[in-house]
Amino acid sequence: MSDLQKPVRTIADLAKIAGVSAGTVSRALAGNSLVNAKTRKKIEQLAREHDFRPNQMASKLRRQKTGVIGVIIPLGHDRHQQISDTFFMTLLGHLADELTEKGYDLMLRRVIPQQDEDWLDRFIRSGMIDGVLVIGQSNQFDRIEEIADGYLPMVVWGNHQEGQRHCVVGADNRLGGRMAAERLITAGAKRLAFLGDTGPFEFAARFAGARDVADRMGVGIEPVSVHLSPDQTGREIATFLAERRDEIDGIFAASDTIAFACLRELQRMNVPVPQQMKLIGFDDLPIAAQTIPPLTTIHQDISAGAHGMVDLLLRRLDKEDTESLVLPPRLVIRGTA
Amino acid sequence: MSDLQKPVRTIADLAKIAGVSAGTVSRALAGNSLVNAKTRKKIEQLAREHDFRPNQMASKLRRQKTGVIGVIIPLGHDRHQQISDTFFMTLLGHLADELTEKGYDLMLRRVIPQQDEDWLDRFIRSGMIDGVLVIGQSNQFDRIEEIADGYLPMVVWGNHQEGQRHCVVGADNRLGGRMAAERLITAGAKRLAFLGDTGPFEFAARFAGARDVADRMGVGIEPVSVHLSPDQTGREIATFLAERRDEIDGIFAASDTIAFACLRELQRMNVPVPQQMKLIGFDDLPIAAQTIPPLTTIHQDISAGAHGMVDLLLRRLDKEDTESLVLPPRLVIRGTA
DNA sequence: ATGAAAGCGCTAACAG
DNA sequence: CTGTTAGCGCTTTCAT
Repeated sequence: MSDLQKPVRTIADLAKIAGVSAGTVSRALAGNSLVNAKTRKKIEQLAREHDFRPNQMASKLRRQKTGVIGVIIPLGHDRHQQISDTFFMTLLGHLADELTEKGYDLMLRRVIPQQDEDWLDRFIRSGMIDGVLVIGQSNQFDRIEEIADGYLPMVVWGNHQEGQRHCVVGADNRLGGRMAAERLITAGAKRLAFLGDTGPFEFAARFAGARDVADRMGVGIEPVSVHLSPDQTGREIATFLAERRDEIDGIFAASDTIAFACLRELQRMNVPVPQQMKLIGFDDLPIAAQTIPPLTTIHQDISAGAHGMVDLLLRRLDKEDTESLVLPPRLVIRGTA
Repeated sequence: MSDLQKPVRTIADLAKIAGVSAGTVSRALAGNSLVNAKTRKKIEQLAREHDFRPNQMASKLRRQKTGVIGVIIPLGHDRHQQISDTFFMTLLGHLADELTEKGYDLMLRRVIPQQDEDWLDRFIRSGMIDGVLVIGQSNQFDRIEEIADGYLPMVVWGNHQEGQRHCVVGADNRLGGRMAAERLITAGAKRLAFLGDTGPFEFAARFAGARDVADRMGVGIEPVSVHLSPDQTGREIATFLAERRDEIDGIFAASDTIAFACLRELQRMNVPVPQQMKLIGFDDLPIAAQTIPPLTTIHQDISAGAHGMVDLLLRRLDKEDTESLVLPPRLVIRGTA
């Protein structure tokens, strides 16, 4: 009942009151089978009574292993939004689930590569994490490639390029881009715009895929740079539409988030969708089914992606040099194209 | 160019090649003004050349300070969804932004209190974090209260109860609940249902607020338990509506996420909204403006909430015993009620 | 089965 | 301004 003894903060404290050595306590608490069952019971009991928690920092330092996986989000092109980007946050949620299940903790870091050249190396070599998941290549493809040469336990969410060296998980963006353009054209569009910054590799691949198809079909398509910060997006799209909406009749938005903003602006301008303007997104966020009209888009399986990333990372922690995982995108036809 | 020397892994290695002591290197790298500018330059230069990164684990252990804030999400009532819950994930995104800005790293942990009584204490006393942010009280109010008595640097997102001891940030849920019911009734509803589990305190308060008003206005309201896992939600709502939709004409959904699912089911059943059924949500997620019809809901300022949580936590790290922060909710009238 | 001892890599108090 | 010294709290040989 009374708790006036000085608190038991270290393994040494506990050892003293248990009448054994620190080594034995450490072994007992680690479930080491070498220690006598009776003394182990006693130590466990004492630990509970005194509400003892071993210091993880010390343990990690000594064992040179942290049980922590770093998750890093590079904000290369768009400084602000993106960590608040629904797609990435949903992916993060699934990653947290998967990692927790495997007994790892997750350390989250947001970085702006422009302000810190060394963002990835610094994190990896901080001694705080056993491996790293990079969410999005942003415009940092080359830096990630460099790191991959000397560091195995890294898996990246992003786009797969022919012959790349880092292990990546992601949808086949180019194929998805083709599907999107095909759909717009099938639905009757003749002059397309791609709404999104083509700096990030994933977006670039989506645009490239769309252009493959547009060129083949003899249809024009042009990229329109759009930023992802919540206030900018709407304004930029509005400006674009105000100036050019008569020149196009089909829009491929680089992500659902952009598509939502675009849809809102189109409604504000009373442009009927899909009659006068076809629109297609990318991601298939849960709410894509609930806009007015519901959004036609390219589906990515986020949950499968998260599962794949963690699976590959764990194998890499076991020194296996795994291949990349490219997931098939899927066209979901709803009401906007 | 050539890099065949053995790598410089520790401060001692660097000290040797710099011809100074480890202590000096440590001070130089920490920017300690006591060290000679010239020797500091030299050490920094050498560190760069040899690509040296100090081991954070060792530093943290020695300094008894980690520079890491723990963010923990208790999944008390609904095991699966919730970390993938849009509201919490958005809050998390903002927290990451705020913490990064203040120079802290963020350690994310998802726990299921039923499986681990000790979830909060274990995290706090792991030695890995300087303070903790709890996202959602779930059904763990009492445990959080206990911890608060002996641990200052903790701030919780959730509901404020009269006389509680832990520092909480969140909307005034009861007031929000009142606003919601008032709106439904003003819009003409006479028999209400509350869609959501009343176990979590935030939801309970929303329901209580709604009941305050319903009782005062002589209108019936009953809670309908709904789980938050993505597949369950839809089915449970469908079942409820199939059996009881004739008995009610106004639905207060405990969160926008539930409201979206509800709206979808209503559409599937061809129940006209808002003519035959009024619907109101809670949160005002960005896409609430984009459903068919756009969702009437109670707005919570997530960004202000995140800012408040971090601000309070930092003050608590400075030993200040801060008050809770209750944010005003705001009714946003759109198309569903 | 347990104890003693030697660090993991870094920082900070204390001298000079 | 810099070197020396003594740990932070834990794990793991190496003995016994």
